Amino acid sequence: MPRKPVEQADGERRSTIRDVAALAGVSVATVSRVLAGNYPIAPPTRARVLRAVKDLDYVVNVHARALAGVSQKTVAILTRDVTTPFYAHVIQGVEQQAAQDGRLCVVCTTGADPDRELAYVKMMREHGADAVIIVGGVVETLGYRKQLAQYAQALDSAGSKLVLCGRPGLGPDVPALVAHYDNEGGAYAATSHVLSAGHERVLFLGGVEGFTTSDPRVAGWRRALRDRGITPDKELLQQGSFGTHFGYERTRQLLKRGPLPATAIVASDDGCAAGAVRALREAGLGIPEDVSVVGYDDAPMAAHLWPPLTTVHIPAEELGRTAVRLALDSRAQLGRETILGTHVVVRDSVARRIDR
Amino acid sequence: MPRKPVEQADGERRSTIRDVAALAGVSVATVSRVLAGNYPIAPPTRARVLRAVKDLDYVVNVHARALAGVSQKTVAILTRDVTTPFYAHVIQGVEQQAAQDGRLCVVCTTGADPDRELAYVKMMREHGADAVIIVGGVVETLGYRKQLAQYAQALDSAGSKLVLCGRPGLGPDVPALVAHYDNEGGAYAATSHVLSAGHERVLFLGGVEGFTTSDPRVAGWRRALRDRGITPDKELLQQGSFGTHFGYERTRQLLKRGPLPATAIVASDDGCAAGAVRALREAGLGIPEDVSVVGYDDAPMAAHLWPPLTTVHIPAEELGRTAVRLALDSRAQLGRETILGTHVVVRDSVARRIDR
DNA sequence: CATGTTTCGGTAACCGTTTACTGCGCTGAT
DNA sequence: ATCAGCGCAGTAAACGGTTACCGAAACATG
Repeated sequence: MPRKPVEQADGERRSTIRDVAALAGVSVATVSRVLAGNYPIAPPTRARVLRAVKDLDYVVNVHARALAGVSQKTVAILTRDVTTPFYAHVIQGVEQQAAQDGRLCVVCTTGADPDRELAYVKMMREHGADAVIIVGGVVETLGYRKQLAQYAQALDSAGSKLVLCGRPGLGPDVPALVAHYDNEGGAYAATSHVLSAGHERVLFLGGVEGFTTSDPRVAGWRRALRDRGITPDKELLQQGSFGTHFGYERTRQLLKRGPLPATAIVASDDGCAAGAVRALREAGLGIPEDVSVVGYDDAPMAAHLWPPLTTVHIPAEELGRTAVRLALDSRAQLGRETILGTHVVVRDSVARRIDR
Repeated sequence: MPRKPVEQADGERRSTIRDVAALAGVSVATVSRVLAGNYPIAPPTRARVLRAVKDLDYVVNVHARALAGVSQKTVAILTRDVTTPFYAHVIQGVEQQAAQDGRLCVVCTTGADPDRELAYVKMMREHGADAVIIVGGVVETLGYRKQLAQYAQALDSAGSKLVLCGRPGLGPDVPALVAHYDNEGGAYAATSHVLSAGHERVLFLGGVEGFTTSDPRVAGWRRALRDRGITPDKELLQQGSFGTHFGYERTRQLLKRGPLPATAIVASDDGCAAGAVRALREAGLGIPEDVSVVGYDDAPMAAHLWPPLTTVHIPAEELGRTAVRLALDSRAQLGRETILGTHVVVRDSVARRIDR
């Protein structure tokens, strides 16, 4: 006599489909069918079942249901963190689209730690999630690409989809979906915007070399300059990191060395731009009278900076929604990239440069 | 002969514990025990099993595991949205603490819609989540309190915990945990801070009457004034909404009617403060020379405003972490409130008032 | 050598659903 | 009266694990 029924210590055992069946005087099959609503049931029977369900406050057990073959309906999103506005917006999009499709959204923060990422991918395989979405930039080493390819394989063979979101894909032989945005184009447009305002010395501030998010931005900046016949001097490319801290410190250093070698700054991100603005202002420079600044991301704070920051809008929420749609669309092509547009949102941090 | 084994159309069937057992030449019990690691297994046997697991790329099926009685390990967090910085930080805290305890974190956004909230609570019951955390302020009608009490009952009898986070509890007879912060105290401290700087006419801007988050703030402002023997005039309490839009518009209205009836503003939230700052500046007023402003929340943007905004810090991430700890701590008292401290973070938006 | 103790591993019931197949009672046609 | 057909509802296998209980072999002891 194996396995004696375990006594539920705290609280009464939650009621099962069998309890409902007993109370309603029908079989479990009937209860299941009433609840699923995909099978003809005589109205009086249906009513009795529904009544019993209500009386017992019955809810199905999703685990049992999943085990019996009804797929689980979960999407997972892995990001470095959730407080960075860009991630928060992507998560929001994912959650909303997932909810619309009746799915639960589990969020996993990795802190950019590959081990935690790996652990989460494994957990999601155990859960049989129908999609796992990995968001955000990284410096993509060969080892990491291999890692991703492995995830893709593993998830694919388990019937789950891997979606790479806000980062480039891995080529057609890796079974992953890709939802990306026009990163290079955004930087090109932003740079063109300040060039059109008459600036000629435009500095690119921030980002780290090799990073999947900043490299295309640098490329866009470079292309915009070249298109106007301007050579992107080495001293005009100031990389190192993202965020306010870097923007502030690097700008201060630059200022300490002498007058700024540029009349405008294109920043790798809004935080970086905010840091630069602060440093410039502390040095007595006016924005945008003396120096024009444009950011990237269109984080909510950008609009509240003083002056309100001209920046590049990334459709983050839409990106999240797209990722889920892609995962759930059986016609979606593995290996192809879906690319969303970006655009410059003009506010007050860029001024027309009259003289040269 | 009921139910013929369903043919897996796409991809090979994922391997089960039985496959592993067969390959390793042992019984399923042995495999399970090796994986659980809670039972003595002879090293050679263990090695064979592990080898088979690796070869087949086996992962357990959590649904089967859950069904067999091992609890599911999930916490859910319900918020209005995820992009509001306060919520994002709470979510972050929840996720981190949950991860530390080996739990998955599912986030559900309700858009402040009671129906969606209800639906999510039901879903989480189906999942057997070990905790559901509801975060954020509301105007708490009687009906809604009743609703919450029902959730609490339902979840409790299913063995899950309900945690109310960043909002007051429902009294000792409702089986819910409460993780809150010292809302009134924060407002009291903020108001005291500007009073100590010599201001006497201090306006409270923002919030909506009856809201669980703003009411205590108004109360704190009122108490601080009274403690200094100042009567909180009616015209000094300007409520209506939260956020930049309200802050901006209401301040403009006030300014249009004549000189501001105060030399300092305590805002219901940082967004509101930012809006007020903008309106004041547009009217030619200097911050803090002409008007001092303090916010509430300590959102990341507060530090980047110009001038950097003095505000009240809410330990949002810690709040999330506390909520999870409370839920998982069997000794936690239902009905008792755990209250985290708030404090004023002094930046540059409050100036000493010399003359009177 | 007989017997008591461990140590390790197998057997099979059970968790709560879903659903293929079967069967019962009626109705209406022949 | 007989029987095909239909509308409903029941039976029970299967999903993939966990674990209580049992038993065999290995070892220690008298």
